[in-house]
Amino acid sequence: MKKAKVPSNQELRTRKDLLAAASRLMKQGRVPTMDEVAKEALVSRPTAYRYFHSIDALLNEAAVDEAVLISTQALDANTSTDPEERLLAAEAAMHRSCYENEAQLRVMLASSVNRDPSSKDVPARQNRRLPLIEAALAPARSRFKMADYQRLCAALCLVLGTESMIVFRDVLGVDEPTAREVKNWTIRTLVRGALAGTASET
Amino acid sequence: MKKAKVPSNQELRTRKDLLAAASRLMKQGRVPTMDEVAKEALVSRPTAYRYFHSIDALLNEAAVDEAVLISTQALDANTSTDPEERLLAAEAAMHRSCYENEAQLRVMLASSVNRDPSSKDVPARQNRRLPLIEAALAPARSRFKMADYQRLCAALCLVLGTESMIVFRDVLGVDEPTAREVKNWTIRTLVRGALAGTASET
DNA sequence: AAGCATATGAGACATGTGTCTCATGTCAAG
DNA sequence: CTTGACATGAGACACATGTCTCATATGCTT
Repeated sequence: MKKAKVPSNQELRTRKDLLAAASRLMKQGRVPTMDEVAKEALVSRPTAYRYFHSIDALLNEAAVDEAVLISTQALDANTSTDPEERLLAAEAAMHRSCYENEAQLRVMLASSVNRDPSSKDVPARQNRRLPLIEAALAPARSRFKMADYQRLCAALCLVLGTESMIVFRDVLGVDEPTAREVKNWTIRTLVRGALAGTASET
Repeated sequence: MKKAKVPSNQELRTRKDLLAAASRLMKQGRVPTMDEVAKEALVSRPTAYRYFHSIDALLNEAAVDEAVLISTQALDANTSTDPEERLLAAEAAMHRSCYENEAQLRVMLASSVNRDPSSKDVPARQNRRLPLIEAALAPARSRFKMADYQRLCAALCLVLGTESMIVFRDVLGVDEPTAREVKNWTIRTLVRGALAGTASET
């Protein structure tokens, strides 16, 4: 049993201030110091560390905090039931969000990637894309066989997130429109393949 | 014109010793300090910094140094001309290489991801996968239309490298066999889609 | 209003990074 | 053998991270 320790209003405010300060500083493109964030939040450095065990944890959470919203909004507005169309809408939203917050997402990715297996505070990697994908696929859910559906979701996760941006930029060095075009083609091809359900034989 | 500064034998030896020391320490799973690497290489810390502008640059290069080889070997041994079969062989080699050197590759990815746009030393991200993919596709090259071929190559780059491992592990939390299965399905589906060449219309 | 729990600040500490200076060593050519 | 170029080592520096201790101040309860 864990002691349920309810955070006081003051604590919530301080936490929020730190995240806001970090976001504000990250928007300037740089990667702020814990000192800088604390100062920006009108808080002392030890206090900042009381709320976030590491600068990475703070920046990580701030980045996520920034880039949340989007997502399912794009789907709520979309009344189609065609999985391709809905996925492309989701991809468009995700794509925008990724490229607009590239600096923050890079920080987050870097800090989550090199964690020791003996990690602790950083709250694991959270997953915005799978719910998004599932929401996009929901109206057509019954058209897929179970195994095909799960494979498709996993495969789409390779295409939809921050990592694909990294590959396009750092590995392939291609520009944004090209990246979008490749992602769209990939999404369409995978959906059609999963609907056909024929590619699972060796 | 750059002054061509030929490195002396001594310099080459020192550089090699540093990389070897870094590899040795990284093999123990931890992420070594510049001090540790220097000590392991029987060299002073300032000297280590004379060869690598940052600890990341050193670890990065050491990791790459480690995980090279593989690749096209897997294809040389494969006499098939079927693009699917050849790609699956390439994927198998790449997959093994990635998961065996996971710790080093994570370090490399982290250091290459959070570089400032104003970066310098880290020699950009090098690309092992595209040549591999092109080698796998070579015998069937003429069966693809140009645009389809390029899209396919880019899409496969999303599936084949370190980043997919990160997604499978950190985002989806799936085990290695599942990851392989998803990747194989994805590869097959994309190749068939590219051969059919029908998915590019909206 | 008084009192107590606790969130905070001030400041020091240990460690790692990256840079600098200056002295010493080593190697090769004269 | 001697000289000079150059790779190296010793040590200090400025700065960032993350953790302490201890004193203060804030906020909530009686």
